[in-house]
Amino acid sequence: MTIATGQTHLPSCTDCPIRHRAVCARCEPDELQTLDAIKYYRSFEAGQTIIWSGDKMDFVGSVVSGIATLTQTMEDGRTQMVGLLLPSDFVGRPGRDGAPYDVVATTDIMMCCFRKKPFEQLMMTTPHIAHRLLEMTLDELDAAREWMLVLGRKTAREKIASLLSIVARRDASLDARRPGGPMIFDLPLTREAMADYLGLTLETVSRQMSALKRDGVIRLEGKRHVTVPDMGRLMEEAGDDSDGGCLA
Amino acid sequence: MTIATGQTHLPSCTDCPIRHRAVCARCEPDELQTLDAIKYYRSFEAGQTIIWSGDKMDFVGSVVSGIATLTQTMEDGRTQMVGLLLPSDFVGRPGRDGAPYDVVATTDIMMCCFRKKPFEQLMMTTPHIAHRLLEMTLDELDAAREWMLVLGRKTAREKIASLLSIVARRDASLDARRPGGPMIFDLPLTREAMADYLGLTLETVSRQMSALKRDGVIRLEGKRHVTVPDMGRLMEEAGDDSDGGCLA
DNA sequence: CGAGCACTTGATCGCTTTCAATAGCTGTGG
DNA sequence: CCACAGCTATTGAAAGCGATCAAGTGCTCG
Repeated sequence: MTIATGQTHLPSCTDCPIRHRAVCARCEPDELQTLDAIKYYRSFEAGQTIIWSGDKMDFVGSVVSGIATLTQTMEDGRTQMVGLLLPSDFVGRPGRDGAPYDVVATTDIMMCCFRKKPFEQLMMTTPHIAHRLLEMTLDELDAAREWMLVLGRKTAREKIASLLSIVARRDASLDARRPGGPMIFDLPLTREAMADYLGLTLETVSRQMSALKRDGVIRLEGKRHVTVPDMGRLMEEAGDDSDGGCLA
Repeated sequence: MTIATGQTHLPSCTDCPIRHRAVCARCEPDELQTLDAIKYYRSFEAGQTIIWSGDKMDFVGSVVSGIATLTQTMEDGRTQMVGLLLPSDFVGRPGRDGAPYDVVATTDIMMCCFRKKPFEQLMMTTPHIAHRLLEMTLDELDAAREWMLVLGRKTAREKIASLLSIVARRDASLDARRPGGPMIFDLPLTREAMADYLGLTLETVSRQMSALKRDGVIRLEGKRHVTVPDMGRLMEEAGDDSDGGCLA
C-alpha cells in the first residue's frame, strides 16, 4: 500500500466540476483567476487519513471528487462521525491552526487545496469568498443540528432510514430524477462507518438493514447497492414529515 | 400570564455588556453608530417562545442577557435541544426566511434585534460584521459537533458530566476563577430541559444527578445550585481528556 | 391548606449492546 | 486449482442500560 500523495496542477477553475457549488461559487472571473494561480490539487487513496486531529493544519480546501469523513475519537476508542464530506464541501477552518477532527478518505478522493495563509488574506480582500463560506458554514450547522435529533431521539431503525434518505436525496439532487419513481444508489459507507455516523454498533446496523429489506422498505443487491421503491415510505420510517419533497 | 413583549430603545452600544463578544465585536466606532441607529431591544419572559419553527423570521439579533434554547420537535412529540443560547450568541440566519427551530426563553431574556433586511444590507457593506458572524458560526459548528459525540457515544452518566462541565467552564470564563479551586454555579435548566439536551428522559437525568452526588463528584444545594469540588474528576467522568484546562 | 409543579425514587420492560459463531468475498501462494 | 488468510457482513443468544410506568416528596403560590 504505497502512500503516494499526488500533488498536481490541473485544469483551470472554469472547467471545475464543483465550480458552482464550492467556496468559489460566487467568484467573478478575475477572482477565479487569482484562486487559479494559488490552488493545487492533492489526491488521497481510500482509507488514507487526510488530516489528523490535533495536527497543525497548513492548508484548507474543497473536495472535488470522492468522499471523506470527519470523525472524533475518545481515548477508549469510541468514535463518532461528525460530518460527511461530499464533492464541493470545504475542509479546514480559516483562523485556527489545529485540526479538531480526523479527516479520512473513504473513497479515493481529489482535493483542491490552498495554503492557509494566502487563503486567509484572500478572504479579507474578497467578500465573495467570505460570504460563500459563511453560507456554507450555516448550511453545515443546520445539517449538524438535524443530525443531533437523529442521534438523540431516533430509534435504530429510524436512524438507518434517516441515513438512507439523506444519501438518496443527495444522489437525487445530482441525477435530477422524478420524485415519484424508485431511487437507486450505492452506499458509500461500510457498515462500521454507518454505525459511527449513527451512534450504533455495526451489528445493529446490519440487523436493521436486514429488517428494512425484509419489510420491503429497501432492496439490496450485494452489500452496497440499494433500491428504494417508495421514498415516501422510507421517509415515514425515518420519522420525518412525509409531506416534504414536493419540489416540482 | 401577560405576554408583554417589551420593545424599547436603550443605552448606546458602547455601554453594552456583550459589546466585545457579540456579532458587533469587531466593529469600529462609526460602524457601531450605524448599528446603534437601527437596533431595538425586545424582552421575553421565561417560558415564552421567541420564534416558532417554520415561521417567517423578519429579524435577527443577539442575546444580551438571559438564556434561550434552540429545539427541534418530531410529530410524535420527541424533542431534541440543538443549541443553548447564552449572552452574546446570535439568533437567526441572514439569507433565509423560515426559522428551522423553535427558540424558547428559559429565563427572562433581553435581545438586541435588527430587522433582517437592513441587517443583510449592512452585512454586505460591513466586512467586520460578516467576518465576526463567520467566526461565531464556525464556533457553533464546532460546539454542535462536540455535542454529536456526546449524543452518539456517551453513557447517561457521561452525558450529565459533560453538560455540567460545559456549564461550569462557561461560568469560569466569566468569573475568571483559579483552575484548582471548587467551581460553583447555578444550573439554568430544568431536569426536562437537560434531558432534551442530552437525549435522555428526565428520570434518567434525575437518577444520574443523584448518583454523581452520592459519589461525591458534585454537591447540590436545592435543585439547581451545584458545587464541583474537583473539576478534573468531573472531566474524567465526562470521558474527556483530563489533562486539558491548563490555561495558566 | 390544597393545587400545581419540579423533582426523586422504585419496579419492570425492551431495545441496543455485547459476545460469539458463521457466511461470503477477494487476493495470495503453494 | 484449491487452501487459507483477512476482511466485511450476517445472525444468534444473553446481558445491560436507559425507558417506561407509577408512586411519592418537597416547594411555591393562591
